[in-house]
Amino acid sequence: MAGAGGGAGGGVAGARYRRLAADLREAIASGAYGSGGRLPSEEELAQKYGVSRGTVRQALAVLRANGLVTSRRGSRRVVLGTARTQSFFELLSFTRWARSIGEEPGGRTVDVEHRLAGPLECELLGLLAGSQIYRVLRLRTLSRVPIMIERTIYPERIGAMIVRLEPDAVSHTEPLAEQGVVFADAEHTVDLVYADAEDARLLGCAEGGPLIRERRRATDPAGTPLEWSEDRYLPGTVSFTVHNSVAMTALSRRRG
Amino acid sequence: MAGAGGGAGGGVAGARYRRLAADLREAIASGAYGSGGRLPSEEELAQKYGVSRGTVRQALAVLRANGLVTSRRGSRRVVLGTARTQSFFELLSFTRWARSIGEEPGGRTVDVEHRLAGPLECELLGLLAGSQIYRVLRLRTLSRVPIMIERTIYPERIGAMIVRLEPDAVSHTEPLAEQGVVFADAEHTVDLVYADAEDARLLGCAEGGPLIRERRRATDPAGTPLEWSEDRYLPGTVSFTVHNSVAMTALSRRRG
DNA sequence: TCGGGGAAGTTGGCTGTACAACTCGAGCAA
DNA sequence: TTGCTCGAGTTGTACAGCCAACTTCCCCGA
Repeated sequence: MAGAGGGAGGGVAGARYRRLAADLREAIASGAYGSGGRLPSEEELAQKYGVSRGTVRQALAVLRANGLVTSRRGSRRVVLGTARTQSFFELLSFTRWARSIGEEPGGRTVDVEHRLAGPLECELLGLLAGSQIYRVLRLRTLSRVPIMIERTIYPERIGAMIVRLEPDAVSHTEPLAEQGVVFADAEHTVDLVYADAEDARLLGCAEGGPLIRERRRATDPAGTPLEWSEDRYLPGTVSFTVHNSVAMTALSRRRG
Repeated sequence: MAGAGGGAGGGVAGARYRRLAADLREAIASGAYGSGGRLPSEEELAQKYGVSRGTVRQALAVLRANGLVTSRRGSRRVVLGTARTQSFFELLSFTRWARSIGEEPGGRTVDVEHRLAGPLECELLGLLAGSQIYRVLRLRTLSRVPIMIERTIYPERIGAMIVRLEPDAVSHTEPLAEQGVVFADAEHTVDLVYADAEDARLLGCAEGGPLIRERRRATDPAGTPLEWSEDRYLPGTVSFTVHNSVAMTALSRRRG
C-alpha cells in the first residue's frame, strides 16, 4: 500500500509487486538466502527485476506482514523463516484448508432451517428485524473421520444459493464464489467450549468434553456480512497460528 | 510500506502517517462516520491534513490491516466496525494485556532453572549446542485469581536480566524493554491441551482438565529469538481474535 | 588489542505525477 | 418502469526523486 507514485499502469495480469512477492517467497522457501540470511538491498532487487524501488517495497511489505522477513532502518532485511502462511481462503474454507494440507475434505449437511432471524442473528449479520435467514448444520470430516461441526447462518440471498447445493457437497464457499459472491474480510475468535448433547452425538465424543471453538464472521468487499459461523473442533485436530509484529498487528486476546 | 517517494523528512516526533492513522481510528471509534458509513476520499483527507495522498494511503493501510475499514477500487472506503485491535505488546505481554482490559495483573515466579539447553531448546531459540538457557515458571493472576501458567525459556543474555528481577515482579517484558531489549516479531500458536499434575496444582483445576495453550516465539528486529514460551490458560478466561482479509493475512490453521 | 570517528550503505518516510480499473449514479432510450 | 450507456469520481499500481535515521564496517590512534 501506499505506493505513492504512479506510472506505467495497473497490472496487466496481476500486480507486479504481487508477482515479485511470490517470487521472493519462493526463493526464500527454497533456501536461496538461507534462514537468517540477508536479502539483497531494495535497490539491487529493483534493478534485478526491472521495477522501481517503490514496487520492491510493496512486495517486501507483504513478506514483512507475513512474518517471512524482518526490516530495520539502516540494515538489510533478514530472513526470519519460511513460515508458509496460508491464504485468506484456507482459513475461511474448511475445504480449501484440508486440500492445502493434503487431506481429503468431506462434509454432510445434517440440518437446514429457513426461518425468521432472531434479534441476535440480526445483529450478527447486520440485518433489519423481520429478515429471513438460513441456518445450516454440517459435520465436517478429514479422510472420512469426523473432525468438526459447523453451525452457520446466512442471510436470505446467500442461503438460497446454499440450499440449492447437494446435501453432501464438499465445499460451499467455492460454488458461492463461482456465482459472484466475493469474500473479502473475516474476523475469527478462538476459545474453548464443552460439547453439548448434539456435539457429542455427531462428533462421537463425550458430552461435556472440551472442544475448540472458532467463531467467524465474513463479509464481502463492501462490508456486507455474508455468513456467521460457529465451528467446533475435536481436541488435537487443529491449532491456530498467527504472526504479528510491531509494524503489523491483527490478532488480539480477549477476556473470555 | 511502499511509500515510494521521499520528501520533507522523516517524522519529527513520530511518523505522520501513524498520527493520521491514530486520528482516523479515534474518529471512527467516536462514530464520526457511523458504522457502515463512508470515509472521505483519499484526496480530501490529504488536503484536510495537509499531507500527500501517499501518506494518507499509508495511514489507511494500517486501518485496513486492522479490519477497521474496507477498500475496493472505484468505491470509497467503508467503516467495518470499531474493532479495537490491540497492540503487538498487549498480545506479547500478559501485564500489558491485563491493564488494557482494566484488570490488575499479578505474577509469582514459581521456579527458575539455569542449565544447558537441550536439542529442542536450541532449535526453538536458534542457539548453538552447548549454550546455556534460563527456564522460568510463573503463575499469572488477574485480580489475584490464578488464570494462567507460563513456562518460558530465555537465552543466556536475556535470562540473566530476568533473574535479577524480584520474584513477584508483575512484568518481565517492561524491564527488558527499559534495558534496550526490543521485541519486534512474534509467532503465536493456539490449541487445546490437558492439565498435568503441575498445572492442576498451580491453577487449582482437575488433573486432565482442558486448558487453552498458547505457544509463542518472540524475536528482536534482527530476527534473533528473545524468548520461547508456553502459556496455559484456564477455560473461559481468554479468547483469541484475529482479523484477516484477502489483502492481508497473518493467521493460519494447522493440523493439530 | 581495544576503542572511537567517520564514511558508505540501507531502510523509513514523504511528495508529486500518471495512468488503469473499477464503482456508482445520472440520464436517456425502449 | 426497466434496462442501458456513459462519465465523473475513487482507489490500485507504478515510477522518480529526495532527505532523515540508522547500521555496519573500515581505519586509525591510543
